[in-house]
Amino acid sequence: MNNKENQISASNRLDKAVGLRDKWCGEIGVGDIGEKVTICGWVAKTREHSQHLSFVDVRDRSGMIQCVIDSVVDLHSEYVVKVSGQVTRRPEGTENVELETGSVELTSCEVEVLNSSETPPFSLGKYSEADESVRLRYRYLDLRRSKMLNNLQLRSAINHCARNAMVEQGFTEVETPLLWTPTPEGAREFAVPSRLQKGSFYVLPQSPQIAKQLLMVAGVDRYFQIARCLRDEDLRADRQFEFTQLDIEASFVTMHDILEIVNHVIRKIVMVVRQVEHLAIRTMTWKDALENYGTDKPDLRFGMELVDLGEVFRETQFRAFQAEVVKAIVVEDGASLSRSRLDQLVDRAKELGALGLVWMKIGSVGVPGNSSSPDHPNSLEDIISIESPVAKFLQDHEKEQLISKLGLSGGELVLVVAGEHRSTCEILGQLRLELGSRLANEANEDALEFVWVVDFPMFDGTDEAGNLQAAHHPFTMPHIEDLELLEINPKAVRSQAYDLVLNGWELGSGSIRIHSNEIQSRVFKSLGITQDQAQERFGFLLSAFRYGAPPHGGFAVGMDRLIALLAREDNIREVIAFPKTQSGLDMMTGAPKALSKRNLQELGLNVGPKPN
RNA sequence: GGACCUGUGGUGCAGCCUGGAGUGCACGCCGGCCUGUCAAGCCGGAGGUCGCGGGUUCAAAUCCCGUCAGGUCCGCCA
Repeated sequence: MNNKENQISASNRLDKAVGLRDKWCGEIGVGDIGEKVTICGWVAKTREHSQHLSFVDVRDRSGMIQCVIDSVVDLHSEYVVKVSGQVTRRPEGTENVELETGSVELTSCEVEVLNSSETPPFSLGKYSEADESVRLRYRYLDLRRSKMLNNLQLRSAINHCARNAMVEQGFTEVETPLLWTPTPEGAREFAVPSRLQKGSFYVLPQSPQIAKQLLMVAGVDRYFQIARCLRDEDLRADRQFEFTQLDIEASFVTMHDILEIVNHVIRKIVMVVRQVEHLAIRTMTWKDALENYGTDKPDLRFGMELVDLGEVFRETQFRAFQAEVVKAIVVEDGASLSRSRLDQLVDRAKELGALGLVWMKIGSVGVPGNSSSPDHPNSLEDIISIESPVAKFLQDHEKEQLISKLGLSGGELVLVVAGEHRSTCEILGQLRLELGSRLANEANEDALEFVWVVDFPMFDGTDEAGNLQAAHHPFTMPHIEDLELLEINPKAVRSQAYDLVLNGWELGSGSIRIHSNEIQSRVFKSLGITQDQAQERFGFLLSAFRYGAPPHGGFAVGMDRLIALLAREDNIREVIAFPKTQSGLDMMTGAPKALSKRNLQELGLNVGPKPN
């Protein structure tokens, strides 16, 4: 992983006085030649040549410097040392271009061992990769690796940048409670037993959503917070129990304003960590995203868009294509895929819920009237050759239209799925990702394709009781022009909700909120929430809204994901100091753990036997 | 709740399909040699409950069942 550009320089700070030392290891260069300097750090590597010559690499968070020792040394990996020595240009031919400080070294060294170290359980060098569970058990050592320290420094720089960008835009940072009240919608919450009110619980907030809306009622007008959010849901590569959001809410704004506010922050961050001057941030509707990419979080680093073949097969005799929609993706040069790979793709499509997957290998595509064989002028086989299990069911004109609609020139693989609209798009979208991820990485590993997805549907699916569910959350404002559909055709109502997507990762979401009690009641009604239920669940919010709630809306940026992508990591654990495993365990501390009887008693808890 | 992959000296792996002595590689560690290395080199050495439990078998790292742990994904994440 190339972290060079992400490395936040340790210089440019006010703290030139750095305690026991007067230089950072990684910042010693030719400009210091002749100086006598003192550094502190860990022994990264010793190379003992003889009793008269040893090389000791000393590392701190800024980098590494080679120290030349011309006597016997008793230094081992990860010993903590203070070294005073003369910065010297390395002898001709011994420079190390791999090392930032590779043209100099410290000579005439005086070494003080500040602390010894046991042999670490795994090597902290850049060429070794320990299993993640071992790394997590010894996280304090794992974090000592330069890649991880760089990630932490990158994270700090991004947070700093985000804070500045928000303050610049007139936002006030407000902290909100971690001990909050249950809000029965949404993610599963972590409960915290109350000692003073035995039998009652606080919950940890899944986000500061309601608190920030109350701040708008209060007149804060522009709020932000780098907030910890907690959700007791299953973990993933891009999901931890606790994660960090740049949480934003503003009053008297439109969706457009919110997008611009967030764009400003994103552009600042990308400018600082990637030196990108004019970052393009696109916008597309949810409908277009689904239609063309089969997902609400499109990865725009590569094409391979979904193509509608409805017109081509409008009157087809082929049963499987007599469906609500017929869509396809084209895999360039995919005609060379093996039969077993194609079978895998078919299986994968079925796994994703498709009735089937039709593949077509496109052979030659000639030009009509250009036949080289005068005996068989322009027979279709001369012009187009399609190898497919279903080729015999397709009419000639269907094949011709297919070729022109998809712009085929030969050598491609076409994958066709037919069925119900939404699922067909999503299945092809998934196949597109799986077949295209290689393209995405090859294209440009530094690519940052930000896109706003807007005009989400207001409702999405139903709960067990058959009630509609809010796609975003129940305080999301419907599109004004769709308001009248709320009672007639709720599924067609678009909301003023929007997601920010980066390279196919959902970076966050937001919406304009409902500030009118009248509209809120109608939305609750659509969701099957009665007045009484609403009062019970969100009573304090509804009360607040009776005292002059301003129009408002907001957004939250998932910082872990943003930082991971900017650090070129495909896992957010790599940018979190102390993450948990997929089963929610902390390998280092052993948490979660049983509490003592006394603790439990104090909390008024009665824990039954461990379930099997 | 479900699917798949993984678990072998301190670390990373091979061995497993097709059962036959803990058999191998690399790194690290310990000792020795070595005056310009930098993932140093050379020589020697130590280090193992093959995750755990059960089963099949004359015999299990290897086959079967269960279980624990790690990972990826589906469900879940308003």
